[in-house]
Amino acid sequence: MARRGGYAKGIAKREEILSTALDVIARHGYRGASVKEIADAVGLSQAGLLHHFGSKEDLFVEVLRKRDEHDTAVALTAFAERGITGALDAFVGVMRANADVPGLVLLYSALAVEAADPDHAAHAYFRDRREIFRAALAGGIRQMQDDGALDAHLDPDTLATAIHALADGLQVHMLIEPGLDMAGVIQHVVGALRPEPRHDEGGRA
Amino acid sequence: MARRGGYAKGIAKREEILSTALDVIARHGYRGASVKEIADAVGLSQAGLLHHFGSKEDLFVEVLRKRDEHDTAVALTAFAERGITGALDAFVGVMRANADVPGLVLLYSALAVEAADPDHAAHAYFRDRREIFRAALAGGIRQMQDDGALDAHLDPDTLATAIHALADGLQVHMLIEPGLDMAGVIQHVVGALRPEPRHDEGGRA
DNA sequence: CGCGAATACCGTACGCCATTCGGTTTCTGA
DNA sequence: TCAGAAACCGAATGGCGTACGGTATTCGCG
Repeated sequence: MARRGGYAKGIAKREEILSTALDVIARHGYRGASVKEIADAVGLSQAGLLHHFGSKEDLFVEVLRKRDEHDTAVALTAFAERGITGALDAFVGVMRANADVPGLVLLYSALAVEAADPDHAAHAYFRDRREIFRAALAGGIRQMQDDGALDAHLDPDTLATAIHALADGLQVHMLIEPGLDMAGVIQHVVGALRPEPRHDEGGRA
Repeated sequence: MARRGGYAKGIAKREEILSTALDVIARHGYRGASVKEIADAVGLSQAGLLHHFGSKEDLFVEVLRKRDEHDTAVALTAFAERGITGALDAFVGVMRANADVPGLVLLYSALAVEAADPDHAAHAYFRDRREIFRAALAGGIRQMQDDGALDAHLDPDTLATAIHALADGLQVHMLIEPGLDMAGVIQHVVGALRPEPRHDEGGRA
């Protein structure tokens, strides 16, 4: 487990480790991002690194958790300022932004799969996150249906599940086809689910 | 590389290894499916196992490749017998069937992510497969649009990309939520993309 | 200011992993 | 039937994540 409390030096080092880990993943791939490699990059021994985060898994989960905090803050602000449509735009915008952070998509996808193991540190993270995200998404869908911005025949829960899965699936595919315009694909599909007058927004693979 | 040629004994052993590997993954998880574990399960030493498949990665890719052969055969037969709608049904049916093979979804998802590394044995497999699958899917979509079974405003390539990503994303999510009805979700979404008279098929998460 | 407990960090060692190598046994078609 | 190919093994190698015991540094509190 990550050590609690912390001197100024430790807190700073922890931050440095979190961002350096992403760099190392981006440069060496997920397989090449060993504890030794990350430790070298921040100028620590392996044991020194593991002092800050109890395990490699914990470190990686922490990277995602921190990114989540930032992302949800962005989405909530957009919702407060521009309502549900703003939140949807923010969601797509966040995806677009995260896609440009090298290593992040790779880390997210890798952990999402490893988290299948109930003993994995990321298991609880993904389970909880999935539930929260889907509930929020389903709520937004319902609201858009009330506003007439989305086909009323659709089941909000099923559609929320689908959109979340679509987003995660696109990230996996992006690993093999880096040019993939994830946000564009999502916009195209969501745009197709409007009730009558189809907007026809772009987005090619 | 997998040894070529082969005596009867070797061919039989190879088949046994392929199916046993899935069992071990199902029982011990992807992490627990070490070469030693699989070798023990088939009654071989680690070196003995690696004699049949040059590496662990090669072995796993072979499992997927074999499953693909079966699946595409099913889809092609359905297409020949019942046209494009039959092929779509077959696709959903194959997903449903594979979801019931313990270990298969796990192996597929894990390799899909590992394949991000260009040096990984599965990289070429997923790259090629992705291209073939999307082209076939886009062709089917175009045909369904001509038949009036699908909204004509949709871009076939983008939609094909989306459906493929949706299918893969659902598999990842299924690892954490085993009860997830992947096929149902896909049917619901595709059903929603019909032109005018919405069918409203079920499918809850 | 200075003391001592908490924190930061390191060297070493352990067990597991995939893979390699050189060797022995078993198979089979010519 | 017999040579060469294939099947298989034991042991060794290098890399991995991590546990442990120890030392050096930090900094709130008296």
